[in-house]
Amino acid sequence: MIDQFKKTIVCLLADKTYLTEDEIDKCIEIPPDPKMGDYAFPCFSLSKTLKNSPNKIASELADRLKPTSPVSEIKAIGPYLNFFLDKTTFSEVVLKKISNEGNLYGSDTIGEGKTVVIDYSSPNIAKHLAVHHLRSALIGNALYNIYRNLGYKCVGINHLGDWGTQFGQLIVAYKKWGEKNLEDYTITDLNKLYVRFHQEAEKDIYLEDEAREWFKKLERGDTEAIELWKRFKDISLLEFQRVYKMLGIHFDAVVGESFYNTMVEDTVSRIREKGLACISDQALIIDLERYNMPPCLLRKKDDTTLYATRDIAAAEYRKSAYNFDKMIYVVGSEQKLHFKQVFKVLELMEYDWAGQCVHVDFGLMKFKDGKMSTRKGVVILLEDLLIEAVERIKKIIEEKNPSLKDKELVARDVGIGAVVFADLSTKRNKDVIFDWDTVLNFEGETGPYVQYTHARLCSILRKYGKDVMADIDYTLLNEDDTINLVKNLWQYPFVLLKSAQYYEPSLMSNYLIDVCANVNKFYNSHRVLSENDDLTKARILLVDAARQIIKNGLRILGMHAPAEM
RNA sequence: GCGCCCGUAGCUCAGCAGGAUAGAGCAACGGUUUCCUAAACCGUAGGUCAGACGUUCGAAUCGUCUCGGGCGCACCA
Repeated sequence: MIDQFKKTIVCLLADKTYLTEDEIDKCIEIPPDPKMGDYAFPCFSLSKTLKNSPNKIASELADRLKPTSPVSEIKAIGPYLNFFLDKTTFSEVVLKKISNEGNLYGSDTIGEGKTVVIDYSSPNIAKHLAVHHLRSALIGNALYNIYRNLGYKCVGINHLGDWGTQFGQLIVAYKKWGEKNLEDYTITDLNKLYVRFHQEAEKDIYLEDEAREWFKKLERGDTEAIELWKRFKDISLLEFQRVYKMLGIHFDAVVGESFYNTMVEDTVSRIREKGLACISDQALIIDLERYNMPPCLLRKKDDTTLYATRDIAAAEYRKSAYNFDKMIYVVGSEQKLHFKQVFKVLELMEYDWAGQCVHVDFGLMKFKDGKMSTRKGVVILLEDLLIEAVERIKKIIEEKNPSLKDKELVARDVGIGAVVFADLSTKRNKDVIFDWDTVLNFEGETGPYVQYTHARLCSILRKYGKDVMADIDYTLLNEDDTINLVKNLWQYPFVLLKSAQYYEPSLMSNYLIDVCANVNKFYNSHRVLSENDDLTKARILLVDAARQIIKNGLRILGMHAPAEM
C-alpha cells in the first residue's frame, strides 16, 4: 500500500524541483512535533545543487507551491518545508478506509503468488520446551502472520532436532540407567537421562564413543535403536503439542531432521560431483577458506552425518517441495556462522535460489547469573511460566473485575498474551535476560495494557449498542489528540510492511504501545458517549477504528483480543 | 588470536537507510474516579547517547580505534 497523502506531496514537489519522485519520497519525513506539520521536506540536499541556503530554498518553495487538497498549507520552518493536511479530509479518508476494510485493513497484495517457507521453533526432542525456546517460536509465528497478511503463501515448518549423536547419548543413558519401562517415560525422565549422561561423561571418556556407536546404528536403521528413538520422539511430541496449543503456535509441517536421513546420501553425492568436497583428518569436508570461513563438515570420521549436511539436504528438499521465493530460518544468533556456511555451500552448488535463504537471528536468553543450559538442567520450563502467568492474571481479575464472564478463558488470553508480548517487544538481535518480574509485569508497556485498551474500546461500543456509521461530520474530529490518534492509525499498513522488510515483529508491538498510549490519552480527555448525537457518532467511529487496529495488530503477534477483561 | 553482535535515565528498552528541543515504561515522589473498565491518565525528578578521533552544513545514528559485555571459530545441534 502506498501512502496517498505522502504521494500527493511528492508529486507537488516533483513538479517544482529537479528531483525525481523516488528521490523526494526518500527524503520526506514526519516532523517531531505535529504542530510543525504532517509531513516535512528537508532542503539541505537541494542547497548544494542550487547553491543557496536551505532556509531560503524552503521559503522560496513555500511561495511557489500551491496547496491543493488534501494539503491545506505549505510552510517553511527553518530549512524545512512543512506540509499540513486538511484534518477533515484526512480523517475521512483514514476512518472510511479502516471501516471498509475491517479485519483486512493493512493487508497487502505484494506477496501474491509468492511462497515463503519459515523454519521456526525447531526444538530438540527429549528435552522440555523451556523459556529460551520462546523466541524462535514467537518470532517465527509472528513473521508467518505478517507475511500471510502481505499476500504471501506461508509454509511454517517445525524442523525438530530429532537426529544426531545426542540420541546415541540418550540410548546409552537409557540402557545403562533407565529404570522404568519405556512406556511410562515422560520428557522429564528423558531429560534426567540426558543430564546424567553428561555428568557421567565427564568421568568416563568412553561414554561419548559408545554414544557415537549407537548413533551410527541409528543412522543405519538398527531395529533396537530405531525403536527407542521413535519412542523418545513420541513422548516429546505429545508434550510439545500441548505447549504450542497454549501459545497458539501453528505449523504446516512438523518434519524433523531424521526425515532427511534418506536424502543425505544424494546430497553428498551432488556435492562431490561438483568437486566441492575433500577428505581432511578422515572427515569429509567442504573447504571454505577462500571465503574466510572454517570448513563445513559433511561427514565425521565414523561416517555419520552432521547437522550441516542435513540442513543442506533439507534446503534442497524444501525448494523442490514448495518452490519457495524466500526461506527464513528463525534460529539464534549463535548459529550465524553455521548458516553462513550452509548458504555458501548452496551457492557453490550453483543453486540460483541460494540467495533466497535468510537467517533471521536473535539474541540469547540468559539468566542473571549465566546462560540457560539443558545440559546442566538449568532451565525454566515454558509450560510453568505460562501457567504462572495465567494464575497471576486470575488473581488480578478476581480483584478488579470479579463479575467477568469466561474468567478462565480471559485469564489464558491475557496471561499468555503477556508472555508473548514481552518476548516480542524487544528487537530480536538483543540478548535478553530472563526476569520473572519483567515478563509477569502487567502494567505499562505490556501485553495486558494493549488488551486492556482494546477491552475498554469494546466496552464503549457495547454501551453504544448501535451500528457504527462512517457518514459522520468529520469536522468534529478536530482536537489535536484526536487527529494524532487518526494519524497513528494510518501508519498501521506501513508498520506491517516494515516488520516484514526487517523481519522484526517488535516494530509491530512497539507500534501498538504507541497506538494504545494515544487511545488512552484520548479516552481520558474526551467523553465518547454524550448527549451530542453527532459528536457521539463521530467519536464512536474513531473508537471502532482504533479497536480494529489493535485487534489486527494483536492477531499479527499471535495474541487474542478479549472484548472484556 | 580472528570474526559477528551489543553498550542511550537507577532498571528494561524505543529512536539508528545522518536531520528540527534524545523519548517511553518500571522503580521514586505528587495529583486525577458522583463520569464510557484507575490493568488507565496527568505532573515532578532523572542523560558527557561507553570513550576518543574522523566524515558532514548537521552524528545517538556513518567510519576508524579503545574499553566493557555476549556469542561463534572441525567431527554437538
